[in-house]
Amino acid sequence: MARIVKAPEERRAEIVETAGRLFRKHGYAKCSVEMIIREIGVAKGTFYYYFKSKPDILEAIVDKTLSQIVEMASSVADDPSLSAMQKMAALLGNSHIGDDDSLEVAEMLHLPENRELHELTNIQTVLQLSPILAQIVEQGIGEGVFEVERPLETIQFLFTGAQFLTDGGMFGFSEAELRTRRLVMQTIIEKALGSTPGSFDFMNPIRAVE
Amino acid sequence: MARIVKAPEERRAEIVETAGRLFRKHGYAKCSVEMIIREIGVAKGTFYYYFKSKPDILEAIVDKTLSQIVEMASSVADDPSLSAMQKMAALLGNSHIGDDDSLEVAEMLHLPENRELHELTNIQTVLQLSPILAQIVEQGIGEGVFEVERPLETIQFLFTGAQFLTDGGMFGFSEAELRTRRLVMQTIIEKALGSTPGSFDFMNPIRAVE
Amino acid sequence: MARIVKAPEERRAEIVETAGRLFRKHGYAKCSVEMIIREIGVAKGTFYYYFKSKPDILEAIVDKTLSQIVEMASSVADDPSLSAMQKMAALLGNSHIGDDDSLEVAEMLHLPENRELHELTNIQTVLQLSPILAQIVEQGIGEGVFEVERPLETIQFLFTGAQFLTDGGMFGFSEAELRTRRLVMQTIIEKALGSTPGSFDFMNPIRAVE
Amino acid sequence: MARIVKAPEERRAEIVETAGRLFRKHGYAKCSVEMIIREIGVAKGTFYYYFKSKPDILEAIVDKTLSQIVEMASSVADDPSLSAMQKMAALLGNSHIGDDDSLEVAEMLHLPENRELHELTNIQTVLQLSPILAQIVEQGIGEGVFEVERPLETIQFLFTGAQFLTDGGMFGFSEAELRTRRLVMQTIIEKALGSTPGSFDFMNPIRAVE
DNA sequence: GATGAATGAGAATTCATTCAT
DNA sequence: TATGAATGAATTCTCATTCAT
Repeated sequence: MARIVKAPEERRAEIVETAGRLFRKHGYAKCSVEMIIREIGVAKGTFYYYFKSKPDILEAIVDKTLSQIVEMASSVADDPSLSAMQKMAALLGNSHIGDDDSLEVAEMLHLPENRELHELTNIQTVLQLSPILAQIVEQGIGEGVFEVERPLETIQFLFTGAQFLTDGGMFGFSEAELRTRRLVMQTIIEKALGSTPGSFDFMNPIRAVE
Repeated sequence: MARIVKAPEERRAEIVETAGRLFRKHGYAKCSVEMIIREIGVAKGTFYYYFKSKPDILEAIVDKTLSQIVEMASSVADDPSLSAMQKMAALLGNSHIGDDDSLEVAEMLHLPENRELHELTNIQTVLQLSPILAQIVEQGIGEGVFEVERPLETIQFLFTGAQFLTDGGMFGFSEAELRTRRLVMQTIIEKALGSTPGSFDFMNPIRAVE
Repeated sequence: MARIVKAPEERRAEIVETAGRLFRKHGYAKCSVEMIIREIGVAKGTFYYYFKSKPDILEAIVDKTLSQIVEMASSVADDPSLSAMQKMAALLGNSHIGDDDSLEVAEMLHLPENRELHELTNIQTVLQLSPILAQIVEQGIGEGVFEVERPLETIQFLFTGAQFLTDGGMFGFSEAELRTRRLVMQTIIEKALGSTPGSFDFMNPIRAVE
Repeated sequence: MARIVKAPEERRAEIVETAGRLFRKHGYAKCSVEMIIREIGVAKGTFYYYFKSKPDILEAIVDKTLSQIVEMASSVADDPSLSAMQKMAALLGNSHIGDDDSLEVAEMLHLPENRELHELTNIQTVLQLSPILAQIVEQGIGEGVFEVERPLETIQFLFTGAQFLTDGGMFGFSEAELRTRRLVMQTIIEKALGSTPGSFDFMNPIRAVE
């Protein structure tokens, strides 16, 4: 095959992107290095030039995904013009607000990922996003819309439940079942954060429309 | 190797038990059939005499674990002499009440299991235990100690959060961190179920002592 | 399972019969001893009580099949009331003459058998049946209907061609192709044995009807 | 083991050649991949780098053998300077005419091959060589040396008989028995093709000498 | 930087056969 | 005679990783 030289950064990014896509589609364990390099059209050696092992690239993918999520969340959390409630809506809502080519946080979190990737990213997402959300909760307490003692741990618990329960098909729920669960989730979140019933309606847009 | 004949059920149970232990210790994928049979001291053929494939025994293990959990929970839930709150305490509390040789539900749920086993049992546990707990909540509503609209879905959400967040090391929390999380969980549960603050103190016995 | 005691002869015959049927259906190599004993409903040990190995029973099956074929052919060949041509028709024709429950020679020879069984029985059939057919040819020479120098070898060659070419699907011929081949076979046989054209019409009954 | 890199075609050919030799010697089923790679001195992975399964290489061997046979036969059949009878002699005769390093067709056909390889190549040989021989027969009809109605089917039948009957030891004939059979085959072929007795004497060179 | 042939340690699974009961 | 649990060598195939070019 023709040897195609690329800038190292570009080649590395290409491999991460492709591997990530394939891992999400077929699962980490079922994805051989062979599959990845065939998809890209490079040689085996090239893969091992950039990554010293297969677990190595898994880490790179999780890191990349998370930094994207965190960056987006941070930019919202740090926006001084938004109220706590608006920030919550922006981060947890289901409607597109801005750009088209970038996924929204809520969407990113629900990609039909697989086990290994899933668990790793789910956990890291909870751990890294919780402080950001907790900070918003603190802001909300100041604004008088939330009342809760331990924002970080509370957010962590709620986030974990939400993430794992309604996440990419782990539980095998139907669409209707998922809707009910999201409604209940909203109620629990409102109670746990001590906010007005209905204040998290943005989580269930259809019901809000009804 | 010497041929040691055993009663089929005994041999089968022996294999399930050993495989379960090794899966929990090293993970399903990293545990070869070779490891299992070497541990027991039987031939490979013996393994395949009882289980037709490796996934097959994984299923057997999950089934066994779950039926134990469900059986125990049911016996508590069906006891007419106990109040809803007593049942909750019995199922979610951390103190041993009865027999010594059998694990309590709460303990079973927190075994340091691995991915495959983990996810499978976690999910099934939530799905199968939720109705039983929901039924107790209904009883509690009748007794005036709970107030909640959708017991099943509420329980499912709370259970999922609890299960995944404080479960065998997935999140890598320290003991202190786990304690804080359990405290918060208690508060959220009390709020979500509409019960008196402090009524779920049994979840955090040490704090109760303090 | 209940232990069912049978007369040794009966049990042995039962195993041979069942194994033969399965070998013909799935092939010798693909048929495990397990399959055979499960089909009969006896234990592994029982199989090995009657046959010391798997190849052993293959031989028993071939022997049995062949002795049936040879016996039937002999009874025809030895019938003093039939002419050579009548005997040929009886042995190679495609129409049923007598009993219903026993297969005719021609039919037996074309069972859709598998490789191992196939080759073994084909070869043995050719070797054991050839002398009998050769003897009929000798009779025919005496009766003035055949003219050929070396009946045995001639028969052997013709038989081999017929057996392997039109046999159970080895060549993958369609029904139409098989018909054409049978027509040509008839011509060659007539020429090789020096008999009148059309004298072997019984081999192609449909054409005879046309 | 030392890593010896070779040109892919060379390595592939080496594996096909070695596997072919071993299959012919011990039989396809009794030849493990292990045996093959040990004989060549490469790693297991190397085998599976070139062939995706064991049946895969069987096919490669049969293909290679057949294309050699067909190529040789075609070059003879297409030679405009030869008469039909000369072509027959060239293809079916037992004496070497030309090159030394390549096996003659007749020899190739009689290699002591095993079941699977045997049956597959025998059948394919008959199917692929028949049209070429039939074409020669047509030429012979034009030249007035043959007289036969259905050349293709006739050739197929004769070829099948010859191939299987005198082929590498299937029937276990002695040299003397084989000689007699070849003599008879000659007669039958002459009769079936309607050619002059003795015109196929090249098939039995020793007798011709006698 | 890039290639791709080569490696080889294992993995799961099969199955004819044995033998204690 | 009969049972069926137990054996274990053998087999095919996978795949992360290495390394000569």
